[in-house]
Amino acid sequence: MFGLVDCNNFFASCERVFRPDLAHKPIVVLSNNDGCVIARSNEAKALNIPMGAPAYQYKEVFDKYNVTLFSCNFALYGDLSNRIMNILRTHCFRMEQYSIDEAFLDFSGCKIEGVGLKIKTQVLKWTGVPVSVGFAPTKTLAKLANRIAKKFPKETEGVYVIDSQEKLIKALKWLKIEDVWGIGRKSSNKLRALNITKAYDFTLLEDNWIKANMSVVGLRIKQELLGKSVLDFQELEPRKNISVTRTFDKNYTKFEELRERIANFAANCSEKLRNQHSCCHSVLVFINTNYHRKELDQYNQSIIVNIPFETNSTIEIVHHALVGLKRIFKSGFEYKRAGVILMNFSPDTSQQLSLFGGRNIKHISLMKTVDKINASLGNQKLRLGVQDTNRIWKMKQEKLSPNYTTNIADIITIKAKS
DNA sequence: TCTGGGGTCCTAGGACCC
DNA sequence: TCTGGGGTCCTAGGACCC
Repeated sequence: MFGLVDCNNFFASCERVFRPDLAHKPIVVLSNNDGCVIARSNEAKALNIPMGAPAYQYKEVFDKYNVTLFSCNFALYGDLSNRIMNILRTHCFRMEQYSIDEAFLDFSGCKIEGVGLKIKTQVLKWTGVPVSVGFAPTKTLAKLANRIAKKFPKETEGVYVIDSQEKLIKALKWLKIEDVWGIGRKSSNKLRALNITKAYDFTLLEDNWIKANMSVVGLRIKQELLGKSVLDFQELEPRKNISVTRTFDKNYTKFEELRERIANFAANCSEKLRNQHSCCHSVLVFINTNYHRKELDQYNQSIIVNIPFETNSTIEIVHHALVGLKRIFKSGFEYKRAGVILMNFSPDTSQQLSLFGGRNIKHISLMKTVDKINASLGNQKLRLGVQDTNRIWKMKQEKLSPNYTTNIADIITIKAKS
């Protein structure tokens, strides 16, 4: 049996942990620069505020129904996520953290009676975050069971098990095709055109058709839906790409402005890269104008710069990112978005020597020291001069909540009455 | 005025090898 | 008129996830 534990409306629930006055009230969490809606409480969903909605288009709804807005606070969500994952780990002998707010738990050969409710109760009591639990013989069905638990909290108490043929058929006939894990918009549109509207209909399709139209990915989904497990637990492996990309709060026109941002993105990437003990061989830089503003001149360009050696030095990676930026930058455009992606990784223990001069070995210890100092004195205390020493930009975060659990200054004060 | 960010996997086709 | 057969590796783009 696979278990899937998934937090309900995770970001919104995190904000509510320290704001009990907001229980049963509509909450919305916004993306960077307070741009889009990225999480909603059930009450906000009931107001038909869609996922990804631009905040400015829903201002009236927010005002009218007294929706509480939050700027995204990833320090808070990350910390609560860690706490929840630590709890989940104690309930099974193997676990795969699938995202910031959900995990697959291995219950093969175990009794699961009462386990779901126990997990749910404990996580809520210890962290304040509500979760739903699904059990089933495959990962895809565990996702489905979880969805049922979430959709019918009263009937299921937030826990649902698919453990019989009757329950399986019933669930498959209930699940809409576009809600099947692994079937996205493109495929579900195609399937709906053929009058395949439920997961059950999909399981009746011929393998040949699925293979031709949806490749082996589609075939796997069919197997999984029928109860044959083909997706196993995945080991935690280092990332194969690391990126930092941003939409800006305003347009940039000058090379120097973009240089500062790109240098910063590349530096942040490098730090993440060292964190997972990798080196990279290539860095991709892209710059975009605002595609929502069709009346403006558009220019979108990216470039991959291959570094002739492998490195995780901020100095070397920033240098090559800026070489790339210089090549693709064109003046006369208003830039709204840009980013840096590191690719082509190898472990930082191996050393491929270069025929024509390799990485600067001195940087290895230098970066170690920089990381150490930044870890103790706060992020980005030590930076390159080309980074934003003057900080020309500021992220719009008007509704940012305190870092209740990660900053000693933000711990809440409780007044007790006798 | 305003419009998110960070990932993975698969496939087809090109370029190359003997 | 007619033009082999069996491989590998790499990349761009598509589709999907949270």
